[in-house]
Amino acid sequence: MHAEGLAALSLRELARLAGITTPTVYAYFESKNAIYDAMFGRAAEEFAEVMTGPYQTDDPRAVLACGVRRFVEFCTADVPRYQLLFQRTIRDFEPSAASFAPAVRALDALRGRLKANGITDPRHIDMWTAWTTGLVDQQLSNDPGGDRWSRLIDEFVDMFLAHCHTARRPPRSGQTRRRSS
Amino acid sequence: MHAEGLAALSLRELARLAGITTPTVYAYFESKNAIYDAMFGRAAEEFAEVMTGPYQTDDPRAVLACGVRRFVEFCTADVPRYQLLFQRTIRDFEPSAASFAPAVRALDALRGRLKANGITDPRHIDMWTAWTTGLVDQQLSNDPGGDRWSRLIDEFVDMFLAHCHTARRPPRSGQTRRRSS
DNA sequence: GTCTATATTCTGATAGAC
DNA sequence: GTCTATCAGAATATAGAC
Repeated sequence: MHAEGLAALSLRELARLAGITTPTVYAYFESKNAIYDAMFGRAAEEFAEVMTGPYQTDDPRAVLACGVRRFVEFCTADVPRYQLLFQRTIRDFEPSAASFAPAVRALDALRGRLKANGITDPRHIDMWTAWTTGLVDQQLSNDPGGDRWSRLIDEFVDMFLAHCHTARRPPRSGQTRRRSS
Repeated sequence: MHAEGLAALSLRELARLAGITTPTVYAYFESKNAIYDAMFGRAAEEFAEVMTGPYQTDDPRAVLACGVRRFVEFCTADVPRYQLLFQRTIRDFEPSAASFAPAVRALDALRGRLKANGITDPRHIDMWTAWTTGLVDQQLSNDPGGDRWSRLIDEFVDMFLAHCHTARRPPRSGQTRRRSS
């Protein structure tokens, strides 16, 4: 799959690589999508494990930057895994709730890292995720294997935190600002 | 393709929709990838046309924000077109140089819009494109058809310009003009 | 340009013996 | 669990008549 892409997985080839024959595959999985689901579940576990692991520092800003590094490294380390997990490139495949669960854990952890930096506004969380996913996209399509992204991260984190902190209004009673839930 | 995705295009179905038979398709295109290439070329033309069209204002900042709006609208208006143009989701297909040319025009136009705002640092251009592509990604996967992204654009443009202008070293004569809006 | 007919090769999936 | 054998259908593409 690394060479041919995620959609190039055929049961024949999978069986050949496993040293078995095609029908034997059906002794382990009931359909091709069941295989994708198992792969999705494993990838989601790996993702949650990477993103929620200990961060070696107490500085919230450094944790945030480290999280981006882990995210980009995780995605670029295994492109088919990234496509399966985030790009939904397989037709007629939807991950089961069980396989999807770890991804929710990882998202909660992200919200925690942002909250530790005083960021709870959904708009700001949207801006954050838009940038980090775009960073991966750009990295994969423009410079696979390179590390140009690494130097952008600290600069973006600084810019982002400075913006959020200056935009944050001093707490007042009777806040009339409209918010999007 | 809107219903089934870009990769679901089969020559049988295409011929059926065109009211002809499969071999007749080969009177017009020499292979399936030639069809993709023609689609890519047309999509790239549309893209360049949208992005380089007149902007109704002279304010560089407003032009920049308008460019993002056009980009997101263009991508979300036709998802298969977006996949073909930017996601490279078709195996064994590479656009020809001729089909790709208009996309280069559009990228040059982006660089012009950024330059009008004093932004020429490649790092900052990378940060910009990472965010805009991430915005589209997020929009398509989380909230297709919605307009949540629209409210993020002005905030991001403000944040981005403020950052780039403060990070910029004063050019030779100490002219450190800062815009406020 | 358009057709009928077909070649070739792939796909996911199953029947049934052992 | 594993196999041989096979199904039913999809895919892109071509031959050759008109």
